[in-house]
Amino acid sequence: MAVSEGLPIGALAGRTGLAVSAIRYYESQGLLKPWRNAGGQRRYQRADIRRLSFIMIAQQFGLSLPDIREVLAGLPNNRTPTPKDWARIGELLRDHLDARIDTLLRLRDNLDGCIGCGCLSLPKCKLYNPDDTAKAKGSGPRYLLGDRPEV
Amino acid sequence: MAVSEGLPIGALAGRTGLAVSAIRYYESQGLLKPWRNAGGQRRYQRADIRRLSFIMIAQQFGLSLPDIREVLAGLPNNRTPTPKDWARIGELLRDHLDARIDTLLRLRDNLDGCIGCGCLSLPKCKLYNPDDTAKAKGSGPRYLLGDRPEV
DNA sequence: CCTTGACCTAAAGTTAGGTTTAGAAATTAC
DNA sequence: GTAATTTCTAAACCTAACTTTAGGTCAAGG
Repeated sequence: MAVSEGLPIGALAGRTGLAVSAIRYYESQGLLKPWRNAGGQRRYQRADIRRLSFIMIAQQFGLSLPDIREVLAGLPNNRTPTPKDWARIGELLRDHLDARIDTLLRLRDNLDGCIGCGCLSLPKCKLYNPDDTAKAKGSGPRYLLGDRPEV
Repeated sequence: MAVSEGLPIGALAGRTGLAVSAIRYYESQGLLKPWRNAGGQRRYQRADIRRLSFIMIAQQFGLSLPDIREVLAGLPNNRTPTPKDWARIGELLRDHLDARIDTLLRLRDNLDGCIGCGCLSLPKCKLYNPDDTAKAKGSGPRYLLGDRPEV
């Protein structure tokens, strides 16, 4: 009775609430690397439960799977991650989250500045170009001026 | 020279920065209702520029097209919307935004509580069940306890 | 009038993040 | 030792929000 024969995929699914298909999908995206037993079935370490949990949390924070893969790359691959390792990448997550909150707060400020006037007009309203979306590619200025209700 | 023969779709695209195909798609989703000229081509009111602008902003706030359709339903359909009309639905947008910010702030608080311990463990970590995702469907408690690094 | 560019429709393709299906092989339970 | 459960792979399917393609029509300029 080896201390760790590893967990089969269904056990991870049960522990995390994820679908088996989702866990296999994450593996296909490089987020997880189980080994195979003699019969070719996937076997996981107990630490992979935590890894999956992290993935679920990070997704709630709006990270894409490639984003998450990068963050997880910050974990050691030669040993089982310690709580300290997890705490470290938890802070990476926090940075992402802070950035998203800042963006939304700025958006809200701009919206507040606009609600009063109802303008939604291009030159005045900052909401249009939060990331300089309209690139004004040489075709001259695009105004919403003149787009006024005729009533 | 009728005061309004309406704008062709390309003019809207130019004014808003949207692709022509996107504008047609929005129509298919019920967000816009242009009329047709004699030749069967779409013609738009100038107010539709503002409508499209609103759609773009609302999308940045994370609203889905069906969400936006509902919000736009708050505009009068018998007359061109006034700035006041727009301001009113701008506030609806703000409610959505506030809710999203609150969610993220709560998430961040929970994360802060977790960073120190690096636990990410199910019974302790609130991050798991922000919406009671894990429904614990009768199959007994799912613990992450015991999922400790062995190093 | 004729050409060019803008426009039309319908259908298929795209990306992200998965789920479903089908048929076969491995594992577990009795 | 057999039956039931789990797992395997590959490929197709799903939603959202569009874009691209194909094949044709409309409109504007010279």
